[in-house]
Amino acid sequence: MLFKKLVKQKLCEPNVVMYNTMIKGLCKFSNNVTAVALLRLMEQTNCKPSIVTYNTIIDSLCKDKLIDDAFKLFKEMLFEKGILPNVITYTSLIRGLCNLGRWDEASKLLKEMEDDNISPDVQTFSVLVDAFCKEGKVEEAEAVINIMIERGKVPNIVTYNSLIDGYCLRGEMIKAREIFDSMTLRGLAPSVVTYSSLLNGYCKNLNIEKAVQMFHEMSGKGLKPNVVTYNTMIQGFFLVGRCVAARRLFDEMYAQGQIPNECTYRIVLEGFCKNRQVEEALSLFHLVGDGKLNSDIAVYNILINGAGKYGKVDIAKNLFHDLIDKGLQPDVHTYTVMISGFCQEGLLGEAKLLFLKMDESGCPPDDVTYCVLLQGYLKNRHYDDVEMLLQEMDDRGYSLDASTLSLFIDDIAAGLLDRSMLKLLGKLVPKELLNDPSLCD
DNA sequence: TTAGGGTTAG
Repeated sequence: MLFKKLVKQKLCEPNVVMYNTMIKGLCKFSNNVTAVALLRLMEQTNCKPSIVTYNTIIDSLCKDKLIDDAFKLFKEMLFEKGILPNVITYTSLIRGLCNLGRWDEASKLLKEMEDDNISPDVQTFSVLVDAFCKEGKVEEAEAVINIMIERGKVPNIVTYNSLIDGYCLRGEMIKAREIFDSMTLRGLAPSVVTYSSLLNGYCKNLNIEKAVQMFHEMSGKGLKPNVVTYNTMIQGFFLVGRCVAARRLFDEMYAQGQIPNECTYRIVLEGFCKNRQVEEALSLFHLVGDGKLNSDIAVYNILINGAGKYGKVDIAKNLFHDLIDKGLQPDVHTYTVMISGFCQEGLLGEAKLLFLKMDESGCPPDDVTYCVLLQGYLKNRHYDDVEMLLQEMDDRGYSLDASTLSLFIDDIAAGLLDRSMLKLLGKLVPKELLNDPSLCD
């Protein structure tokens, strides 16, 4: 690295800001290893890492879900270097914990920061609001907002955008719209993100007309729809089966200067597949040809799934071989959709072979893979391996999903299962399904 | 020079 060389030859004496800027650049591309290497380099010079240096790397680690590494650095900073954390350090760590669903630790850390006399600021509260909303816990999010107001902090546009998402997730669109309108009353102008969030809510709740209305309204307000807005809208059209409108918007993006990204591409391919237009998806896939977009395992997973679902298992198989020839690594989704395709066609032998290959390839089946294969066996009245699979699931600590369980219940009712199987089944029913009335009729 | 929001496979 040129930078390192210059430093060693003392041709350049970087100051803390220069180091921090370099580290920020590395972190932007998730190059945490090099960022830490640079931190170590700083330690050998007169220019010691500062709180900014640590915060930058800790935040990047948290974003990449490397929370344990983040805490290691946090402790090193505190106990070895004697640098005290500030509100930014705590906010990053709390967000990292929330993103992983580690709520107890997050709330412990929040308490710890208050004990250290560091008060949470608007951004800290917003992190909590966002975390609750992503789980649909809008009551809790509203409670956090009330606490922040009590403490004299003013919720900002980001806080409300999260709240809109929360209500959209719950399908409470009237409430979402109310929040949107209340922002204007508070003197906060909805941004492209705000519009896109509400638009996404309308799309997900199948109110495409309202979504289209928002799309036009934002342009009228001088806000330019960006790639995310287009992606959301395209997905919305596909969701209600309006493939032509979706495709038209996809073609229109370029004209508006919004270049489709890999996310757009996946949305379009999946949209066609889900609407039984696998040929359309495949023709776009072939049109795009070899390149970055088609070197994405997720793209193959979508197409294999689409082909497998609609009786084109040969195409699915070809795609599977194609991706391996390209040097791509099948992941647990790839195997699962391929197995599902085989099961769909009653090709249980091929399904089983592939299933067995997973552990060998270092990609063990997950709970979904087991459920897919079990469903294949049950639907084809092929009970030989069912008990063995159930036993393996129990060993691995997996449980059954609702749709697989209901197939089992049908077979129990028909008297097709023996006692030992029933006992095993009982162990694999997840707690949250035990009182599900839809499974008892 | 350090932290927050919207789209993304079974």
